Amino acid sequence: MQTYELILNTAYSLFARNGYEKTSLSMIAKEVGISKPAIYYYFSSKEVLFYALLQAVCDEIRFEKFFSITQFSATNFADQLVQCGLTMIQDQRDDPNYSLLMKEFMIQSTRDEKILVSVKTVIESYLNGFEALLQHGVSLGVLTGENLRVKAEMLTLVIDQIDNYMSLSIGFDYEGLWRHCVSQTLQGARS
Amino acid sequence: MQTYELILNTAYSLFARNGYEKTSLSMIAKEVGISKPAIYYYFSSKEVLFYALLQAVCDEIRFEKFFSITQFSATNFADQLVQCGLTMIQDQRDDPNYSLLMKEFMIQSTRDEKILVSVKTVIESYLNGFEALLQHGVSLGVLTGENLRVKAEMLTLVIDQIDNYMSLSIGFDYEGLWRHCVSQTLQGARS
DNA sequence: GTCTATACAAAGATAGAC
DNA sequence: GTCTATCTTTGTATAGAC
Repeated sequence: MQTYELILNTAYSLFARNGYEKTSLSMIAKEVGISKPAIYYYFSSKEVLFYALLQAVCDEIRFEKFFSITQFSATNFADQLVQCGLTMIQDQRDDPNYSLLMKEFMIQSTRDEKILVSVKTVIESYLNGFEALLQHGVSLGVLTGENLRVKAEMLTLVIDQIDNYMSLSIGFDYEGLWRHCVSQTLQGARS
Repeated sequence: MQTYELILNTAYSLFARNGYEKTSLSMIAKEVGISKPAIYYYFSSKEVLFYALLQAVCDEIRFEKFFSITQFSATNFADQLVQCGLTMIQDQRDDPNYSLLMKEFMIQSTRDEKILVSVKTVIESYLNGFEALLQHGVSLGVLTGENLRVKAEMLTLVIDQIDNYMSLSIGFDYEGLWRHCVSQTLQGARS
């Protein structure tokens, strides 16, 4: 593997585990097996390294990665929505660094406009994705067109928070929560 | 005001705005108007100061502070639930440092067992509080007894995440979200 | 209870050799 | 592309005077 990617991968897990501030370039350099100044050859500062990581992660978790609108039909809509969500939850469970790093981005975004923009973009991709998906559901006749925006906001908020709570090992019934949320969203449909 | 409280109050807003690591004791001392070593007279370390703050904040946001079960009757149940939630949301909007600091605790809790316990205790106070409240609602006949636990988890998760998103200025319709969430929770009740 | 002065460690970053 | 050596800053924390 190239040094560049090695640095990124190492930074990925170190930032996730220790947080941005508590991860020093020395630590990263040591784990990669190079010297500290070598990092500066690839990244002009610690901040720039962090941004690069942010972009890579945001790219990996876009809405379309988990929810593919073309797979949703009138007969499988609810199941498909549940299933895609569960896959997403499972993915995050498999790589806890994901959620930890995302949390780290969230907290840094309150102090860094550039990070905030990236985080917001991800959240909006979910909001708009869910809204489009529900709109598709309306045209399929699996739900009414009421409160679509709020419903999309709810799905976004819930799937995101499930992720957060999981990484804190809060003992909620995550699968049950998601199923419940989906069924409530689609409820009161059908004639 | 006593120096002790002055330090706590100053630390409160500085930790909230800059985060734990980026807030130095020098900054706190300067803002309070004392010297750095003076802080050590009251708090044996920066960590201890942070713990003290954590306890104070957790105490201020317990479930009972916002939701008083005795005020819920058969006729006002839904309205009351909506109203208490909105009050909570408004409270957090009035003091953004609240949410920011809570976020800070959340992130630190992934690396510090002591903090994790406090954070979990707060979340559980909401989970158990909502469950008891819904149980009360069942005996009042305003909702069925199905899925009480999941419903309580949902209310907890949603009100918490509303708070998070608000502090990031994500443009969701927070009042609408909470109303929708409450109405879905109580839906399918009544005969 | 609060100060000045200081010890000590570690961080981010740069200069310049190889 | 990677190194050694070093600069500069800042942090937490302590000793001891007042």
